[in-house]
Amino acid sequence: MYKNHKKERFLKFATALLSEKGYKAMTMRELAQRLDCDKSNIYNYIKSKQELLDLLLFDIADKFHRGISDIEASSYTPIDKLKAVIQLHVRMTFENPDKLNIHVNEWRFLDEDRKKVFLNRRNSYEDKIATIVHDGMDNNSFKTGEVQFIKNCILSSIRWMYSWNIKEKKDLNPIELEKNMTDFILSGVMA
Amino acid sequence: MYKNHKKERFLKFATALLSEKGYKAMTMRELAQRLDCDKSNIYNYIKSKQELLDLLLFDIADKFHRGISDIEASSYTPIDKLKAVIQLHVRMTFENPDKLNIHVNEWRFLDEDRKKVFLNRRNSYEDKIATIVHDGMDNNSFKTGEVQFIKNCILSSIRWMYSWNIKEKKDLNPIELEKNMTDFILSGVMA
DNA sequence: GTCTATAATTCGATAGAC
DNA sequence: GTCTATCGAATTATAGAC
Repeated sequence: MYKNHKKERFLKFATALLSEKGYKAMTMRELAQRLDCDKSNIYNYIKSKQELLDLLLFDIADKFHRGISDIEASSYTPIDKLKAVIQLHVRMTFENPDKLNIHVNEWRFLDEDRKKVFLNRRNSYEDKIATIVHDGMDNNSFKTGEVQFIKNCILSSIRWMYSWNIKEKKDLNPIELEKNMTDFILSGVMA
Repeated sequence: MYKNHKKERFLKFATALLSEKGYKAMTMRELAQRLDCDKSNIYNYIKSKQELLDLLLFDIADKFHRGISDIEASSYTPIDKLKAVIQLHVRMTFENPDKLNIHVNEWRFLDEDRKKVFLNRRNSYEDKIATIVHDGMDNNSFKTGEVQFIKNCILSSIRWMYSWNIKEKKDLNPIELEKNMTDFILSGVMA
């Protein structure tokens, strides 16, 4: 378990640096500096910089996939399914905003083959949300409109919470954020 | 004017490539390939890669600054000011989604001094939107709530339209998009 | 696992001829 | 303005000793 502890420490620092700099600007040299070891030691934990990116990206993608699958399989109404999606994003953002930053912005640096796999999964995720929107319109709980457009509005609202510097606001707790975000998406800003 | 025509062609290709690859991954070599000239020719138009980034970023920032200043100085109600902000973003996104992608994602690669200037302007922009939200709550046209949170929700909804591949949807026109976006932000998705 | 040393590429930018 | 040629710096990754 000693090795796993070291690898977890490595992944923690790698996630933070990758989020801070972006894939291309992050260097193995700087990562080694933060780990307080030589650059060559990094290759004890990972085969290449590309493999590190791949590992982190699909780790997060898998969590989203499991989350949305559970929601899809539930007997919730469309509105409650949408609320569960919002909850999923808020909780993952609170857990680690850096991971969500990476998930949103760094996938384009994957090798061509893996990028295709990643985008297929992301499209599958978005399709499941579109289905929720569609079903909600069908049973008149959502306003009728263009499904893809509403799906994009919802995703934009929840996808970029990582950039809100949530951790710096100590008075903000995830439950309160979840409530406010749900209220915004369901009923907007107007009184 | 011949030189300006060439420089404009250069800026057009540079904007597209910078948006596609990101600052660090964009190379002067590839830009030269797309321009069908040698790498060294690029330096006829620009002093350095950093200067190119600076030029493009502050060009867009200035447009947003002028837009929000006009809205701020108007006699519109808070709701109409918010609608005008949404209109500003929709129109600029339609005009050139690549420029908005750069504006949102590439500023972190500015040199330290210029990055500070950029972030000050962006904060000033966001403060003006927060003021609109605050005034709207004051006169009971907006629901009361945490101003910064609502400001972030609004900005998330409109800031990432560049990633919706708007240009590929020929049936979508900016006026229709503006109407739908306004409806989402003002009153949400619920029936 | 840790280090030193270095190979092999790639990049931004410049010099200088035409 | 265009090109050829090239410099100097930075990068990922590996070899091999301890």
